[in-house]
Amino acid sequence: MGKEPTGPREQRHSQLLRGVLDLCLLALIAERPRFGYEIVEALGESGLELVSEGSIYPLLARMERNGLADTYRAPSPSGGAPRKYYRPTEAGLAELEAGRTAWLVFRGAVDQALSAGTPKEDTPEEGR
Amino acid sequence: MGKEPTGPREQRHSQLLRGVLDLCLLALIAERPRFGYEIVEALGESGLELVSEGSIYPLLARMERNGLADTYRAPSPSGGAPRKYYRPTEAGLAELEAGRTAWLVFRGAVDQALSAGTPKEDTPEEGR
DNA sequence: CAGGAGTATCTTGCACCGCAAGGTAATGAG
DNA sequence: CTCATTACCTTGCGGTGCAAGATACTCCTG
Repeated sequence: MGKEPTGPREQRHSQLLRGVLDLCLLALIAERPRFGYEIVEALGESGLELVSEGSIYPLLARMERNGLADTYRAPSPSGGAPRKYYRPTEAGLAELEAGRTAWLVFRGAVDQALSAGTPKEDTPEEGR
Repeated sequence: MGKEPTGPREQRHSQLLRGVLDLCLLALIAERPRFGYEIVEALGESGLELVSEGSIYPLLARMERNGLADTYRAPSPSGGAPRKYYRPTEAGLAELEAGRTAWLVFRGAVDQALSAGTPKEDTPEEGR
């Protein structure tokens, strides 16, 4: 077994996350205040299982530094280090809204680009 | 004249393209052989207008180096430098297929993650 | 008390890649 | 020749996901 430091498959996943991971975090903490450890699990349930702590803690810190989120501490009820809960600021909510729109536009563009060169396709109307 | 080198809005776009741009190129050259200059325009028609030559020429070269695409030269019929046409190899087609699947999975995961914390939404189903 | 396990946060350094900016080359018109 | 157009290529910067490792708090066991 060659020791492959991040194979080519999961590498694509890392690249795909760029530009969207911060929005996912904002959406999650907009639903309700959450702490880092919890967010990793929540992302896993959405299908983003490969996201690890090394990614989100720096990202959360950056969002706080940029005024997109603020935090408060609370003791852990399950025993352990105190939790640091994040919740979006007004600027964070605005960024989330803008980001959602950007994502929808981008998603449509990629879908269309990837539909080029498909072996069997009906190429439906586009004039509507 | 505020010289703003890439504002925050188009910056997100750049990050979003990562992990997907190569697939878009593969899809375009899988449809038919194309040359770089043409690809920029084709991407623009898909809604990815911000993709510039500085992005795709290095990317095309990388794909050729990695055995995902091969090339041939042909003179330009409209007067100008000779064109370099790209077309996918077998490995490139396989990569494209794998990438399309990865994109669909990722797209669904992000959609689900972003649907968290939406202000007003019906949340159609979701297990009762 | 000491030690270990589980929970949770934070930091460092690397590697990847899109892109602005600038350069090269070929062709045809004036 | 010079200019315009078409087309390709290269350099350097900058943002960011992530593996790996360090830190800290709490509870349990002996």
